[in-house]
Amino acid sequence: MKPTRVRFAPSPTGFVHIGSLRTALYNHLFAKNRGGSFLLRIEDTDRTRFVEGATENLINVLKWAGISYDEGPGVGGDFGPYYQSQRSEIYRKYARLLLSKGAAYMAFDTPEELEKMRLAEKSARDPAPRYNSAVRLKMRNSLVMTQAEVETEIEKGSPYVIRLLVPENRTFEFSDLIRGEVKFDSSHVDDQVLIKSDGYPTYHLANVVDDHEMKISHIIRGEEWLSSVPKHLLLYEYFGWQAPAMAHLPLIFNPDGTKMSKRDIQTLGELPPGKVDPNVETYIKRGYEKEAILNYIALLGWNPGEGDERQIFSLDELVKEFSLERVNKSAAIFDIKKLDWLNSEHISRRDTSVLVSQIKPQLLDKDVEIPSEKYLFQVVELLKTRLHFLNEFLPIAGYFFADPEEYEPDAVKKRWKDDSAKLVLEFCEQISNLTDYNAGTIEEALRMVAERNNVGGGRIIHPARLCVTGKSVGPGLFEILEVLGKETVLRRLKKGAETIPTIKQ
RNA sequence: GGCGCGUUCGUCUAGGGGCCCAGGACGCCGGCCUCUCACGCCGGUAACACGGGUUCGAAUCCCGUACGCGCUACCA
Repeated sequence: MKPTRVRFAPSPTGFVHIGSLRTALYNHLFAKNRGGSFLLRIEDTDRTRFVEGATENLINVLKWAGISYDEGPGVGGDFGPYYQSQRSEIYRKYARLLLSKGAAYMAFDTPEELEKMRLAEKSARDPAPRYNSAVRLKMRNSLVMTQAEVETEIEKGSPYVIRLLVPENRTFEFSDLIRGEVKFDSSHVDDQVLIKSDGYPTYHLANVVDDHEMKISHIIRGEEWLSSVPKHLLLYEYFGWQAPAMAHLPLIFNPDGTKMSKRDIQTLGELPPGKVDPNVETYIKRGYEKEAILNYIALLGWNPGEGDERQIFSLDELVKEFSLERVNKSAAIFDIKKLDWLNSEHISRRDTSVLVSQIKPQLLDKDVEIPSEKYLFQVVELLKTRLHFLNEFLPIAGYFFADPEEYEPDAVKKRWKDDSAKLVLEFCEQISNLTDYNAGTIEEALRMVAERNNVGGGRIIHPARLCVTGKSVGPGLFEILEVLGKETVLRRLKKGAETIPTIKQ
């Protein structure tokens, strides 16, 4: 059996689309699952759409996601170069081969002439005429021109393209690994341009040549390529090569069922309702965990199968479980809610010590003073389950690092009663005498004060939380008080008992 | 328009003739826990696009219709 070799072949024309990332992921998973190789190939043959920095950006995103590749830019490999723009000579060689076999021809038609042809051929029956057997003999190409005429044009330096000669009455059948049998008739295939007038190949020639030269065993790519498979099959046939197995992935849609488009954000500035941002970097910037994103997009079109109801997967687990047979045929809608859930799920399953090391930099960055590693660990432990995004840590944990500067007005209104200051101070008194200061003894102390005053625990708990954190929500009060330490707690309780009544009115 | 692909709860999906008056997950709703919020736990809501076949029996197979999406470039 031939070794498994797959590739992710993006074109550097902008940001990294969420669908591209999934394609890359699936390729990577498939390769690693089978002990094969995953390569990255940059399809930069469209010089007009080339975007500076797009390739670097793409590589960074893959690196961020932990989707490693065995061959490609930056890592090398035996089948390079991995930039198509650096392989022009190879494509020209194969184009000449096609020419010599009569499988392709040169065409000198100008864009204006093509436009004229389309206009002339356009009819109700055929609103989108193709450059094919029906019209090619009416055009200016090496099929109708004499050898001498062709040479003259070339000498004149006239721009020309090389087109694929698509035979009439051919049926192209193939078995897609995801979709099953797919059939096309050659009458719907056009004489595809193989080499553009600028000398660069089109995707169609380049991907066939490269996939063969790079010994690709399986092509896993988006469904938008399904329609051009017949052209590729014809090329493999002309070259006498065996085509790789193919798998066409379903698309990812906006919540409103439309295609996730870069235009949604680029031209409108902000996202219209029903749309979702297709740019992976947007999610990185918002603070999504890479584990969550990978987990989510993996599940968008793939699942582990009957009886396996797991939702949470690490990259390693995905590698272990992935198979193309379990990839769906139909498009999926990108639902941010589930991504959010996965994000908090991945965070709360993470070791606290790991979280500490991830959170520390953002605190240092904001000049937050961290009393000790152990202290931070305790705080994170306490807040872990309510942390949905790592970057939410400081906003919800601020009071662990500084005395509250204000008290939530609504909470003051609701929880601060006339006797609150008195109760809080009594509670102060009680805990200041504590020799063994911990959540358990603190609670005992509080309950005692409550009982003595004939009130429920809540009458002290809420005001105390307000004094100490300034907030109405958070972890259990006794745990907070323990972590904060007696000295800090007493200071804050006294300060609160003094200040809150003044703002109450 | 042509060609291709697709269509199970709001969303992601399980299901490949009887195990399904359709299972799981997110969301939503209700409850429990409780000092609040979150977590967790328990329960609920909700779907086989439509119409014909085939069959003793169809979400599952076939045909048609509708709808959606893709392609229809010297873009990928």
